[in-house]
Amino acid sequence: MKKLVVVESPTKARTISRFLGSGYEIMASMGHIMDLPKSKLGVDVDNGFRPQYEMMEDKKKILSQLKSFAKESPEVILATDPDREGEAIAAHVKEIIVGQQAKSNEHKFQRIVFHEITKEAVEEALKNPREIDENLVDAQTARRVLDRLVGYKLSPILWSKVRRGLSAGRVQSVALRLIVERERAIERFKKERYYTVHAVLSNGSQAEFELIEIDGKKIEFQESFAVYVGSYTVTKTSIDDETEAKKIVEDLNKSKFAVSNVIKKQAKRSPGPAFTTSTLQQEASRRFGLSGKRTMSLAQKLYEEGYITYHRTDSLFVSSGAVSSIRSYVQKSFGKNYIPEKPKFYKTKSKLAQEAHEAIRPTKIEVNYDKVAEALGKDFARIYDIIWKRAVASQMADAVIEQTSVIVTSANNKYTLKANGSVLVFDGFLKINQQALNDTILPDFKTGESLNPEKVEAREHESAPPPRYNDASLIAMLEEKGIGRPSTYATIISTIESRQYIERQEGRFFPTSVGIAVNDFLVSNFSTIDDVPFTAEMEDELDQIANGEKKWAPVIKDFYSPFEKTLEDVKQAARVKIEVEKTDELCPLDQGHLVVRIGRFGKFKACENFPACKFTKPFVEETNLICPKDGGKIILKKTKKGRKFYGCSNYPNCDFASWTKPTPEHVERSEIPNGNDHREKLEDIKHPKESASKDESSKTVS
DNA sequence: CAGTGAGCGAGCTTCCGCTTGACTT
Repeated sequence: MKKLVVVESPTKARTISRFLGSGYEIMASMGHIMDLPKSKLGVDVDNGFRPQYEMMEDKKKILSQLKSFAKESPEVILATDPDREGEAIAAHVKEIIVGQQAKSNEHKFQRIVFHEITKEAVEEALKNPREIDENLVDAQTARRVLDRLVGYKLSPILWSKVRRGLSAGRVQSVALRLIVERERAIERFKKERYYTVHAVLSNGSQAEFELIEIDGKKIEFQESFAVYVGSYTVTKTSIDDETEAKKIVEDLNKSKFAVSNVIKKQAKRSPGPAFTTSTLQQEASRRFGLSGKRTMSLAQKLYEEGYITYHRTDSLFVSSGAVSSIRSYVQKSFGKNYIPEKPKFYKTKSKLAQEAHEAIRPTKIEVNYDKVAEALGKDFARIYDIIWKRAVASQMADAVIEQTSVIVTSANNKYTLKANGSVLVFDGFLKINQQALNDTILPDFKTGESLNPEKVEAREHESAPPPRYNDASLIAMLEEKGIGRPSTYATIISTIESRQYIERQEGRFFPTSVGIAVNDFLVSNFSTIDDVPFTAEMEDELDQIANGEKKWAPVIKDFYSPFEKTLEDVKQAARVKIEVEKTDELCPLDQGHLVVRIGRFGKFKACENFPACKFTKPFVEETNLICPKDGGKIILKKTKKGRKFYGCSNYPNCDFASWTKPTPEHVERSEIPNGNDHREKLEDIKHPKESASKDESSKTVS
């Protein structure tokens, strides 16, 4: 007669069973168990939006096991995650079990919640059971119904106005909009040329200085302009003319200089918190070029094998037990100086975070890269390694940097130049980051000392447009704006990719002609839904439902009435045209030009005279690589399941195939630099406040 | 390994969020 405990994940079930002993049977629901029907709306719009929940097909087996066990159990303890979705799962589990039993049995249900999976936390939770929070369940119902209404009402309009099989939704359509709007911002952007001036000055010892002021006026300035979400800042200098730049170089070459000021100050650098799903995906994308999907599947395995805590989380919290084991590890390995006096606590900025789990951290701090590499291989080990380093660093001391600025002025007082140096005084958390900061050491210049020019040059730059999104920056933006959840970031991108709305090139997202057509249609007709603030407003209302301040059905009604009206109006609208790209190739049947169209299976070439001429041929994506086996051309191909791989154009005569891009030795032309420089950079996850500084590629004007 | 687009109008596509499997040229 064991008590039944229901959790969501089987790994959690296994862990908890170790804590609770033989009086309990722990079972996993494997996530949601009830949902709206797939093949119809499933919401009774005319009767208070009653949802028609049914058991999920793939959960029936689990549910029958749950039911039969519950029948024998004296008590059912609902220990699903402590958030909106978890509360709904608990309610659904109860509903299904009660369904077959006498109502008098209701009293045997208890709801417990815990925020960390430790023996103490679970035991404490068991001492404080409560009832199911119906308001919280209602908030989940509202969320589910709203998403269903938006998705299942908008998508069919796209089928009739654009093409079959397309989709729209509260989350995916905003993600698409971000990408399309970014492309438009890039199109609008006017590149501007500007110059910086650099001088190597010397009095025996030398350093490179940069011109910062002319006649007491700063030459560097910033220009901001609004983009779809937030603003974009470009840093330029006031020197925008080559003749002017040359004149300055000439002046400086002839001038003498004196040190007018030496400024020293100490700066601290603090570690970032342990990873959340979002920051892990961002870092893996930046460092290794991995997609969110790939990162999550590697993390899933690490989690199942017990190496890391749960990987779908928005929490920065680390259990006190883990904090103290990190601290003693740091003390043992690096010494007392490397642990801060008090443990560091990190708070989530976003109000939208639901904090049902811990941050992502290693479960055993002694387990290192090598151990994981040995057990699971290098792909897993490098993900584990960044998780380990972030978690350990998060509890280490700040780094201390001494920064030195030397200011010099030309003899005629017209020009002011500056050199910056920095020396790492104490490495702190940077100790475990192998890409530590490089010291820039300046000679010991003294105020009043005079210096002579050795080499003066102007460097030409071009202001850079905002970058296209990649996995990292899109996920960062979605998370910041509360669009989507940790369990869905990777699938959001997969969805808009598989609908052919966007295309990946060198890891960056480009909207396709279909994506642009769908986006513009949605924006012009449903801009209130298809916009970033919609989700934030929805979350506010869901909070009010959860607090009991509002009832869920009227909230949905307030949204649905105007939405329904718009839907009716839009049905009158004309079909949407998709732009086609004309090629130079001619149709073998009627000599018409071939155009590139996007169909359900991606791009294909078709005669421009369709429907009169029905000629089509596949679109082959070529690369500039050559096959290492037989020297043929490498082309991008797709598997049955749609996954891309690199293959030889001489297939089947040559069987070369690779999931990853063949190595640079086989590259015919040199690689496009764009988009690769972000990968191996050190440093912490930044928020998506875009800012472009001077272009890194620069050439010299003498 | 075919097939994709338009309309014809059979029957079908589609959402978000929670969780793991099964499977790969």
